[in-house]
Amino acid sequence: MLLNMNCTRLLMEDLHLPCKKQALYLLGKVLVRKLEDGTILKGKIVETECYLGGEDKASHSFNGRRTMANEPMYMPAGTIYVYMTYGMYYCLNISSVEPGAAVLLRALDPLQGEDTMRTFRAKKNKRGTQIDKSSKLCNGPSKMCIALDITKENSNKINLSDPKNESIWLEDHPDFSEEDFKVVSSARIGINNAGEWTSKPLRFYILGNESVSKRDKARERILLEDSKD
DNA sequence: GCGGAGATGTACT
DNA sequence: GTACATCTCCGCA
Repeated sequence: MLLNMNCTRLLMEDLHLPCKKQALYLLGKVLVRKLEDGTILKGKIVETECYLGGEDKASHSFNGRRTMANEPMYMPAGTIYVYMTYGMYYCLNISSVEPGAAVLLRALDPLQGEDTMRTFRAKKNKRGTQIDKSSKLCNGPSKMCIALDITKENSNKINLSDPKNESIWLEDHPDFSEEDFKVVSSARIGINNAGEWTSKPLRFYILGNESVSKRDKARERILLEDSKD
């Protein structure tokens, strides 16, 4: 069971990291969402992706592109960048120290408020289908946003470490330390025409966690063989 | 469990 | 007009 007193809110200096380091640092941390009615939703971050900007063709800020829409990628580390994709879904990113770089949160392992997450997910379904398994509530970037009611309107440009913001933040948890899990790195999901950047290992996930959206079994095998000795 | 089709809005060519 | 950092549904195994 998760006890509040064991959790500490992450501060600006905790998130003041370059993109790849931040993506790894965020694994095992807890994303907390407080709704208007006071309901608390929590989930452990189990999957992240880097979007580096500059050279990275898959990034919204490729080649220094800077628009109204991707402005949060250029804001101080820890700023939330929410954008809409496929006309229907939101994805949540967290900016890192380099201007134009951000980490996409791809999946959470639910820790608190599962029933509320189920309600949000069912509401979004055409037929109101209920999701039974908790590992299927947030196993994808847009599923995560639906389950936690994260939208561009309520979360874009908010800094996670800003103490004035009471709706969304990050926490550390002593039970989930980096030594307790192995991290698999693999190619990013849904990237197709980004040249060499299509296959770069810029996605990271916790080995063996059920809420990971897509496993890379070949990479897992290599990791396990390497760590034998 | 897996693969393909379709839904659908926005930003930028 | 086009290209999406996706998800659900449905058919088939």
